[in-house]
Amino acid sequence: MTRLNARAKPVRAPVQARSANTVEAIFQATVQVLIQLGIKQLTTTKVADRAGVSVGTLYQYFPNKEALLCAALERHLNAVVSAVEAACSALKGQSIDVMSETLVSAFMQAKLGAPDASKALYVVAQELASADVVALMTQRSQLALCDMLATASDATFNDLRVVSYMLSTALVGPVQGLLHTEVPPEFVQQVKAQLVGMTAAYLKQARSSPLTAAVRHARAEQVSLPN
Amino acid sequence: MTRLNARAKPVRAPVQARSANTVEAIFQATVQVLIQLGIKQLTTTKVADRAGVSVGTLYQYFPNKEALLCAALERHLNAVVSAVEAACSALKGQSIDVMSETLVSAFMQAKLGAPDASKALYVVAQELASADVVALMTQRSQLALCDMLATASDATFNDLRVVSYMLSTALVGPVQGLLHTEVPPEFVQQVKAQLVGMTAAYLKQARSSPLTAAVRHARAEQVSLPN
Amino acid sequence: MTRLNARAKPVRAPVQARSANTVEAIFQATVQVLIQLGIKQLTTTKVADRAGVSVGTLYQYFPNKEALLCAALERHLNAVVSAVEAACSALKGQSIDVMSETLVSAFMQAKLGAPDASKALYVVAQELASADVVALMTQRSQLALCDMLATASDATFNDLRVVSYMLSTALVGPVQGLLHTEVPPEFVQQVKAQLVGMTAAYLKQARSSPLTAAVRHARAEQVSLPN
Amino acid sequence: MTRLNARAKPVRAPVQARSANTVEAIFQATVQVLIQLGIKQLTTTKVADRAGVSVGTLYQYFPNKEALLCAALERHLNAVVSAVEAACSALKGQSIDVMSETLVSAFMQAKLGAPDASKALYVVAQELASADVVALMTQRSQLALCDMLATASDATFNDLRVVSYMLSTALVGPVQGLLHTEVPPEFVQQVKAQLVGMTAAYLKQARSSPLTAAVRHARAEQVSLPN
DNA sequence: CATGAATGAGGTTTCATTCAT
DNA sequence: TATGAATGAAACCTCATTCAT
Repeated sequence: MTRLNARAKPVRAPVQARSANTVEAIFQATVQVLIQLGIKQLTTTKVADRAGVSVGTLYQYFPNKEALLCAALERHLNAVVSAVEAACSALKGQSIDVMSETLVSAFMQAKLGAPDASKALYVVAQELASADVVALMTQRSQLALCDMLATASDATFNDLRVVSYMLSTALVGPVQGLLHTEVPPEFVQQVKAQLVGMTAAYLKQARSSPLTAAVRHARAEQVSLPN
Repeated sequence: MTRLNARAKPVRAPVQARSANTVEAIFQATVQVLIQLGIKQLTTTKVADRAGVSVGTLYQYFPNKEALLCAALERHLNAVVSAVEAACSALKGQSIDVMSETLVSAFMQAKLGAPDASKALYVVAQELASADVVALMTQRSQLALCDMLATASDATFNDLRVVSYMLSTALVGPVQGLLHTEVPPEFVQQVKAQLVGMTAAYLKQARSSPLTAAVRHARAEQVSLPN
Repeated sequence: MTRLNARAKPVRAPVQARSANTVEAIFQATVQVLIQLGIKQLTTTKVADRAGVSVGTLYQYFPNKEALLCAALERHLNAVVSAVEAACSALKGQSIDVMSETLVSAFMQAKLGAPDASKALYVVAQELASADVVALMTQRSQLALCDMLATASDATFNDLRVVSYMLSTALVGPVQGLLHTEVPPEFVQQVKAQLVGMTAAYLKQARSSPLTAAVRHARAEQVSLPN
Repeated sequence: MTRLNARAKPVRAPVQARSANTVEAIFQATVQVLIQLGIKQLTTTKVADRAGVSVGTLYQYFPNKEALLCAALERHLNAVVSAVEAACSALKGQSIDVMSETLVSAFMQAKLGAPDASKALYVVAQELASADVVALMTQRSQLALCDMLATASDATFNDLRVVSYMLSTALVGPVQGLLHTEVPPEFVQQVKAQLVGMTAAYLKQARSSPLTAAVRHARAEQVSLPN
């Protein structure tokens, strides 16, 4: 919610070798503190301590707390988005069903691979919602989805923008929801199956030329709508 | 992210009429400050000022800042959830298509009716994610969905819990996404249509006795897949 | 040297009675700390401590350190400038000699009355040189001098602006110099005498038509000096 | 205002040619940073950056920040004082009028030649007021003035110390004042003329035996004033 | 009940200085 | 000698909360 978009990646370029280590340690410490204490109790001092460096060092690489969080978020989002991009790229030319299955798998694996981090950084994403990072990542995801969907072997879409928007936003909720309460593993599997089903079902009904399908559907409507 | 769940509704019961006004003013002020400044810059003093009362007065109705935010969030969520509950209640016995259409309508109207408040309070919800309020509201929504889906005229579901979980979580993302960037009204309409379609498509493929449906579906697949 | 001109008098208006006391205490503490430790070692905490209040209280009346110093400086300068204004006002219609004598007296008394404060705040004035306070005070002094000089009984001046500029700036150095090194009282008296002499001599040679004026002056001297 | 007088010239003697360049670069960088950012924002790192060296190098030539500023100030003051000394030396045996004219010229030229530096370093001088540098420079100026005044062709002075003190302190204000506000060139010329006039007038009235001298002078005035 | 002045712990950030490379 | 990463004390400032009026 911060108004001024954090000047994104102000990570002072590490000239010497040890710098890289330091930056890496700070990143990990940030996520750890975020997980253990939450964003409200995260302080730059705590992060520095956890990273085994002094506050001063932290500030040599990140101009301020917001930039630190922004960079940490970016790193995390980048991992998730990259996974999505990779999946999309590999899925070109496949059918809707294959796409749905693989995409959901990749997405869930990426998010649930480090569930604590995902959970903790989601809050950061909300606070930095107006920041460029989030917008950019969202764009990248939707672009990848567009590119993939355009090549679907069994469908063409009128407005890819809307469809990719739907997909990228609708998948988040169900997966994110799994992070907030202790759920049994089988519930996770059920959700995954439902997500694949939902994705496939949505994409099929969103195809542009649902020719015969549309006709049958229309008839079905006439029958079912007597109210 | 704060660990200690704010003892939920510590709002001293407004015994007098004047008190009711004061509390109301404080609630509105909270949302306004949240919208204008964001959660990071929201202070109890600013809220009190905006509400036209002194900090002391604010603390007479809310034991601490977290309780204030919690109550404000609860109020907002309650409106949305109530709209969903009402819709669900009215939709009992209807078909999947009607349910989808009306449910999405009700949900979007509730969320987009006060977009700024929705956006601002969403961040609060994240920060208080572990708090009871959010969990309770989620439960209420899913319960209402369960009750409604159980009466669908054209479907029965094996695991209503999973389906209602899917619905309640999947709808949020696409609608929330509309709040973060300036989007043209027609995009909102497109998203709504897609959301209706997605909901209906999902529910249809999720019904337990895909008897006739499954058959028709299978045929459709055979026809549509060769391309 | 600070670029952004301190938003001068942001002293939150004291609504209650005790506020006035608090502000007064803070002002005095500021000067005391300034005298004892100098500007480099002056911290808001030290000032608050010395004033017997908490830092928070200090910041309720002054938005930041610069504003505090600015206000303290203004207060001091105002005393000096007011003394000059009063003297100028009382001296209207007098001769150059009388003006010189009285003006220098008033100025020195004002500055040397609280020598430590004068010395300490002079440094502040330098650091805030670009701020409005200093400029305004300078203007007030020169304006008062202009008004006075315009009424001199034994002189008229072509460019009052330049003359008043000269006077107001030239007097400062010799008096300020007395503050920096331990000087014997008789040296102070000598400087005062010299300053009176210099002022009178300067004004006489600066008058526009020293011809007839000089004659009248000479006569006037003979008459007025017997005392 | 710092109590501990910076151990004056701790500038490691630049034994090699390279060193001399480095020190020179650091000096210039100091003044530049001072001009652009002011003393409050001057940091050793910024100075080093500007000088094109590392902080470590800076600290090899100056034991600490104060010594750096002290040395920079000394350098600047030395230029001004040297100009005054040279002028005084060359003016021996001259008349008051010639002395006034030339002295003021030399002083103004020295100060206004690099107005930004003069302005910026003046603040430094204030902060280091108690340091030896400033005192020494002041002494040198006054000594030079004493030596010169003692040889005036048309005057003798009772207390040269007081007179030279007056001159050296009174000239600063009017010239310094020109640095703080944007003034038109003609105002500078006016001030210069007034300063010459003031100096001459002061010195004349400060002569010990103004008896015969005054008479001669009066005559000269009558002759020279017809314009 | 309302007020708002006071509190002070604690968070963010800076920067002079050091020292291993 | 030069470098620049690292240090950490200390400064500035905020704000949730209390309590005398």
